[in-house]
Amino acid sequence: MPHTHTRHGSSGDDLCSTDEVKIFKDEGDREDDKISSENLLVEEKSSLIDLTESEEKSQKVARPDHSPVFNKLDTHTTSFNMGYLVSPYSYANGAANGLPVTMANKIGLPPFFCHNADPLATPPPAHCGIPPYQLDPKAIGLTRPALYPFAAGQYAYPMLGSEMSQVASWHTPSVYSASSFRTPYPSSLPINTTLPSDFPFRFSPSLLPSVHATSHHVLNSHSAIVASSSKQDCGSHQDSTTNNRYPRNLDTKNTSSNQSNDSSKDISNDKKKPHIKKPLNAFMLYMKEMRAKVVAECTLKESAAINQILGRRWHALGREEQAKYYELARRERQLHMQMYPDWSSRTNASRGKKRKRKQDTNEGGNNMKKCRARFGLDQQNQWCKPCSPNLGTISTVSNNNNGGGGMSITTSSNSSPGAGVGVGVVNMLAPIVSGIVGGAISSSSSSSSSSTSSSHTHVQLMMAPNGSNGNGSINGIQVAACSQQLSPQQQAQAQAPPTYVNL
DNA sequence: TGGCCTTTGAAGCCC
DNA sequence: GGGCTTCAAAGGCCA
Repeated sequence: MPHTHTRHGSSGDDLCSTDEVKIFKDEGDREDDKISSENLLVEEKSSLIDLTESEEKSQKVARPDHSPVFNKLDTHTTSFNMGYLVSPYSYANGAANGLPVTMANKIGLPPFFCHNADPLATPPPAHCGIPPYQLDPKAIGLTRPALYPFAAGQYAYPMLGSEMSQVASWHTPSVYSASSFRTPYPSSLPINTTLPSDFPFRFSPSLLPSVHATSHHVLNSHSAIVASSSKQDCGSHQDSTTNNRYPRNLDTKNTSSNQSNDSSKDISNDKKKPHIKKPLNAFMLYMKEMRAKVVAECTLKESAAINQILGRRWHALGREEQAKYYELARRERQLHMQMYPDWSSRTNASRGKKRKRKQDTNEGGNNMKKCRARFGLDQQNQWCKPCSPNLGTISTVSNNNNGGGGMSITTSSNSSPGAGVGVGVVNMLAPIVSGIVGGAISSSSSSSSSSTSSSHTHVQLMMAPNGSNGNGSINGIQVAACSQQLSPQQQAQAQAPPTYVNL
């Protein structure tokens, strides 16, 4: 049994380890009150995991018989050390009780969660449709690394605040409110860390491995198994639409035994040997559940961008909500372990064909992290250190009532010469603001431009308390920007100067 | 066609 | 034990 790792911050990238949000006073104490994962200390996150893991261990101690899965699943509850009493789970598949999403997929339940019967009635957050996700980097001159222009550690949602929500509702036909999106589950409901009483029946005996019954069906249906062909990813794609993450007619145990009988078949069988996927971790479960929402709300399809959003939403999740996913993940691991006791992640790690990870750190990797390192961004507030003083202000972002229905942005800058909020910056901001308030940008800006060669632009929007004046304009969106002249050394390092838009 | 991108977490390996 | 690496999902993008 693999031991439990309680390490956090997998990347080990110190540059992003301090995922701090620049909280502006204007946003008030709401941020202080909000319990988000950003506020979770490493120890707290560890406790979330450790709690579930410790319970897992305690359950195993209490259960000497580990044979069939459905016999291992307690039908009585044991209290979770977080004070929860009953299962809070409404799973993505709509199931009422604790069936991990990927496990649910295998029994044909809908893959995604709806808060209620009418998905359209489910209010997404006010930031839904914020155009950073819609920015066309080609159109606005962003380099590809800036396609998803979030500086790590900058989470759009806390910064937007209720005022932005008001702005969004003011200008968009959305009937959504910001409150319920991030609460797919009633956060006040307690968590039952034990598998719910009906859980074994979701994995009916015919679906579960047993010493008495063949595991064929189980293995066939378990989401962790995919054909080991090179198109395993395609299998995943198929699974996404067919809930068929677990291919049929695959039985690892049978395959293994057959292989042991005939070495000549080993090679061919190895090729056919099903690939048992890793159990999904908490964040993966969260992504699987929330992806469709983000796609629907932001009209995004590119997973890289969606994952950035989801990553920030994950950080914005409350401790309790995250705990649910940690618990789900723990169940996934537990079930996975029970179904494939001999499986090790090392097996998958040695698949060979996988991507050649960029060992030389000059290529690939987290571009934003690299860029932040490259330009020495301030770790605490995410500003380029030389840029922090360059704070300009969008004085007005207003609707054009000239029939075009567009908007205009007027900026001012109190920054040093050459470091103002340039036209390019405003052009870049325009669709962002447009997305915040809805509508289209028809014109923009008045402020001075600055050279973009050998420079980078670092922009951050801040929402003032009174974001909308009710007349279709927004005042007080502050913009900090600069066009920093790079040193020769920086120029050498930065072939494609990045652009950041922090929302 | 297959790897990359992008996120977080889990787990294995190496020193 | 710390650091590093890979893999989970996902779909557009690109060489």
